Amino acid sequence: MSRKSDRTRNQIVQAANRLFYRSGYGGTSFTDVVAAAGVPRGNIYYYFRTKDDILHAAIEYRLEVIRAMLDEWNRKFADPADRLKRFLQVVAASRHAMAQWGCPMGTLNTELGKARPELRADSRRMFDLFVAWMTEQFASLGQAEHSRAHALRLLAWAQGLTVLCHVYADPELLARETRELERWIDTVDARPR
Amino acid sequence: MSRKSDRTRNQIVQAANRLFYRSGYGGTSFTDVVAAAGVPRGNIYYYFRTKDDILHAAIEYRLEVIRAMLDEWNRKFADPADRLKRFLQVVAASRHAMAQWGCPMGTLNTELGKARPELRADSRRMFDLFVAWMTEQFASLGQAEHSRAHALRLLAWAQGLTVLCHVYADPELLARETRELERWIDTVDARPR
DNA sequence: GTCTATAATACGATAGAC
DNA sequence: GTCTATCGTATTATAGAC
Repeated sequence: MSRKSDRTRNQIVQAANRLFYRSGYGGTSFTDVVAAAGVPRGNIYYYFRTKDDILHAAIEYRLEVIRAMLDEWNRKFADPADRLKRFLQVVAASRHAMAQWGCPMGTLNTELGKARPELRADSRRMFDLFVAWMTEQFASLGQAEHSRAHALRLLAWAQGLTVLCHVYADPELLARETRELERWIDTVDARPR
Repeated sequence: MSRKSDRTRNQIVQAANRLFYRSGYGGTSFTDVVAAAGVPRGNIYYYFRTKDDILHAAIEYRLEVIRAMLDEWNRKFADPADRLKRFLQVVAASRHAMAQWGCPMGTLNTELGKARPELRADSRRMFDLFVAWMTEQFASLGQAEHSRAHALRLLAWAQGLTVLCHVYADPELLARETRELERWIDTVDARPR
């Protein structure tokens, strides 16, 4: 595959990913994707055989972004409590997008769960990355036994806040409540001082 | 409007409501609705001029169901803490549906937020009912100042748990974590003993 | 009020010229 | 690899007979 091929393909995937987030998978047509990517109408079939293939590629792209982000946090912060707080701060930083379109992971899973149940396993992998990473951090906080339960709880809290932030189109709700969750991280910290 | 008219209309609304929940608004066609309601194909336009009109009627129907439910809890339980726990128990009781299709309110709002932003205000009214009712209960618990914040927090928690319950198709996650939330209700109870 | 036939449109996907 | 023309299908919605 040539270099130009690669670039065109990436343009399609990133345009599709952005549109899937803002308009939903079902709400995004091929016409929308090619218009946003700046490639000719029928040409998209050279790169992807079906619309589902584009969705799969978009999810793979998201997974790469998430992995890179978690790696960066691991490198940047030695303290697991700081790492978890970083997660909350990044959620809060994207509050305006959340208020308008909801959480990229949560809303995709919600849509696929109804429209295309067989594709849900694919979108679930994004959650798996966060659950695994958070479980490690809580284990390091001395919560070995409940590390996974704490991970699911933190992720559920964040998801619920984005849902209400979306429902009420209120970005500040997310900023306010994630600060509350940062305090919760400290109360869970069971390391000897 | 005749009695038969009324009954046919109700059949359409209830069939549509059920399908909108399970397949989504965009994933439900007129053909699906008339087949489920048992009314003839073109006849549906006698009752509803557009698909959006059916959605509106379905939301009105849900609002009635929610109002009746909250009224029943108010009548049945004198203690506001018992009322809030009842809410959590009902959420847990519907865990199998939640694991398969998510929360009826949250998933509808998520879909409309992307596909039909102008209709979101209509679906938000379901959340308004719960927020108002929970705010009253927390106020009665002696949390006058933070009653609304507590209401939003409890609703967000419940929403987040249903999202993860849906993502992992795990009904028991919801049962386990709502029990945890019942304990939280007690810690928030600030009434003099 | 009931029901059928069909219009009008948008969609995903294909064929094939260049 | 690029691009156009178009097929087949599904959709919402309408016209009009009964």
